Amino acid sequence: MADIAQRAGVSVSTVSRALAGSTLVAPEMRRRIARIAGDEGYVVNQVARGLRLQRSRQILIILPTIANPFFGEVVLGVEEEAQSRGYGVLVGNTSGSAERAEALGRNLHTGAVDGLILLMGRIPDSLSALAAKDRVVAISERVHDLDVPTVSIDNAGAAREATAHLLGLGHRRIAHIAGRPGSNVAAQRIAGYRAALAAAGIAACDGVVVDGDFSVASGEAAMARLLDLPVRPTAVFCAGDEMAIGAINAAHARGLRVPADLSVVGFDDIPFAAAFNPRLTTIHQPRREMGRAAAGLLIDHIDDPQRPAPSRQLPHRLVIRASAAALDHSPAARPLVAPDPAGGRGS
Amino acid sequence: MADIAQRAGVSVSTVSRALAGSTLVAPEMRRRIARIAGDEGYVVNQVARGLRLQRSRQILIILPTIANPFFGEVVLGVEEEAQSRGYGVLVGNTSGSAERAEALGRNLHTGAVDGLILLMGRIPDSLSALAAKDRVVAISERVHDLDVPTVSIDNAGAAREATAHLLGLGHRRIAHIAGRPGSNVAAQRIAGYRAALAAAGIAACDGVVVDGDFSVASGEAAMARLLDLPVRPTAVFCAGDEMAIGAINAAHARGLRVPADLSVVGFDDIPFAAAFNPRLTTIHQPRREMGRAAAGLLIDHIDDPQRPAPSRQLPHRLVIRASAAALDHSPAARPLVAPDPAGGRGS
DNA sequence: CTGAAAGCGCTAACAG
DNA sequence: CTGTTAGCGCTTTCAG
Repeated sequence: MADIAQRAGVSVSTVSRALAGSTLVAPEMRRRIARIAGDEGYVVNQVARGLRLQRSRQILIILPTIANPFFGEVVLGVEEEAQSRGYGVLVGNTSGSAERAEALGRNLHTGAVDGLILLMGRIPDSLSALAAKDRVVAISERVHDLDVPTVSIDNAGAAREATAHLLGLGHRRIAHIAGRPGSNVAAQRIAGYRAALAAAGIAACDGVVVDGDFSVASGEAAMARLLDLPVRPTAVFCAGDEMAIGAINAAHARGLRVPADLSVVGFDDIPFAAAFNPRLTTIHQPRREMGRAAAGLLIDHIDDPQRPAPSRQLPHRLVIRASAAALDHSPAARPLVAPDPAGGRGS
Repeated sequence: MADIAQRAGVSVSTVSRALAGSTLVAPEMRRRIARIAGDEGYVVNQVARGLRLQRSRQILIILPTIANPFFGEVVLGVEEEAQSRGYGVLVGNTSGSAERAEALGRNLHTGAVDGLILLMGRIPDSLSALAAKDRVVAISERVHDLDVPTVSIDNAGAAREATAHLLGLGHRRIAHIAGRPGSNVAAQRIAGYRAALAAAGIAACDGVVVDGDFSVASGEAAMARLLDLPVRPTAVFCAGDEMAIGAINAAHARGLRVPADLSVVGFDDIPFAAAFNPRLTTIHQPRREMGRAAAGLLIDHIDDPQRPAPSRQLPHRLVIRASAAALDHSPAARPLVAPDPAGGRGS
């Protein structure tokens, strides 16, 4: 900057002001400085700037793994909002490591970023310890026993709706493949599922909820166990689309057709839900809006610390596609033995 | 830091040294300082540190969109390697905006990050302009007319192999759904496809390659056009798994079965490829290793600028699953009219 | 082994 | 409208 100040024949303050777009510098001078800076390929050093200003105009999204298709769209939403308010967005991946989460969280204190968006239930200890939690907002998963503003949907309500849909289709024996034990959203979805069953006068039958961990493989394994039950469910509500896909694959592996022999409803409406075969009936979460809302809350609060960041609940939507159908009561419709998948025993 | 120096009754220099693990400070003193810092919840300010040191030990991955399933695993690979070498990883999303790409790239000059990994063919102008490109490495897509070290697979070779697989299955009328025009990898895959056809003595028939843009929707649209051809292809090689999925859905929409009526081979082996129905035959890219290799190259070069970062080509692999099968020559096998989709005709 | 002092690149009073 | 100056929080010679 000193260099370009010299070339322009002014002081660094003037250059600094000019480059920051201050009105306190003569328009013509400003243009001249901009031109010289451009020619020299000069760009202002944001870390020095950040050190001086004690703010970076960047926000950091911390998530367990970037490979989860649920997150992509929410990141995009965060970016949309952030960008429109002059903030940049970075994302950090913990890969489940608490240590890495700590390291990422530290970026807040360190001044490298002005705020944090958490897409996971556990907050880095360093954050809660330092009570810097007023520059943190969570999406989807409420932060474990800490009062962090959260943007989410009504998970229990959505689960109730999904289950009610199956009930409305005539199903009575409805299983649930739950999310990772310990996850808040998993618990809420189980609660909604149970509530719907109870409302329909169906006794809570513990055997029919089995835990998964939101992955395709866990859905497959869970479904396999469900299909081994003495009396098989005719429908299953899964706490995530990936598990629903796993469940469908497990059913296919036994020669069952979906939805003819088994109805399945997912949760999230990930990008592949509509492309999968059969197309998944699922609960749509407004991911992009969730990201936008969280960024909005966070930035409001950063720009004006007086302003509290309230939690927000956004509307979800049941998307009816092809993986759940009315229960067929005809005898042929419920083979006790799998129809021939690849040369097995006929029915 | 001054605060904790005072509490420890030493100077800031000593605290700085102690916290950095310098051996020049008495072990006991070091412990004491560490304890006090811990109690106070003090963490060193990385931006000040970065300003002083002129390095951040962070690398930035720039990609068009985080929502692309191809990228997840490569990011994980980058992180594995980076972490083991004491670097942190951040990812920035351009959403196709050149402006945002510029802003992200600027983090390099600005000192916010020590290196860049590009997962896109276009390099921010600010980077090429400032010739800082020796702290940049690309993955998969070679950077447009610039000499940036690149980690990739042999795209043409892989495409040749995929096409040869179809040829080996007896297919002769093989179409290609290509990637986004302008993309290097798309061009290489087209070349490989043509080479395989030529090697089999099949005349290059321009009509059978149609452009997509790597998305499910584009694959669907492309396949629809292909199915409208007077003489329909019996197989299609798609330059990406998402397009393959779209192609399969388009076929299903017309009542065609995959692979019985149409064989399809994809490219990339994204996570859903194995879960899709039918399971996708595709080219596997070693994404995690690609990420690791790129990070290794980059960090080698950052840690020792003398060391050049050579491009590397990693091995791919044809994964044979269920979406491509041997061409059936019996007359019934190639219906001119779609079979009944809902009820299927036995065979 | 420890301290004093300079300075990384920038911005913001404060004075012109 | 522009310049001088102090200082953001840290590290690192250079002297003890």
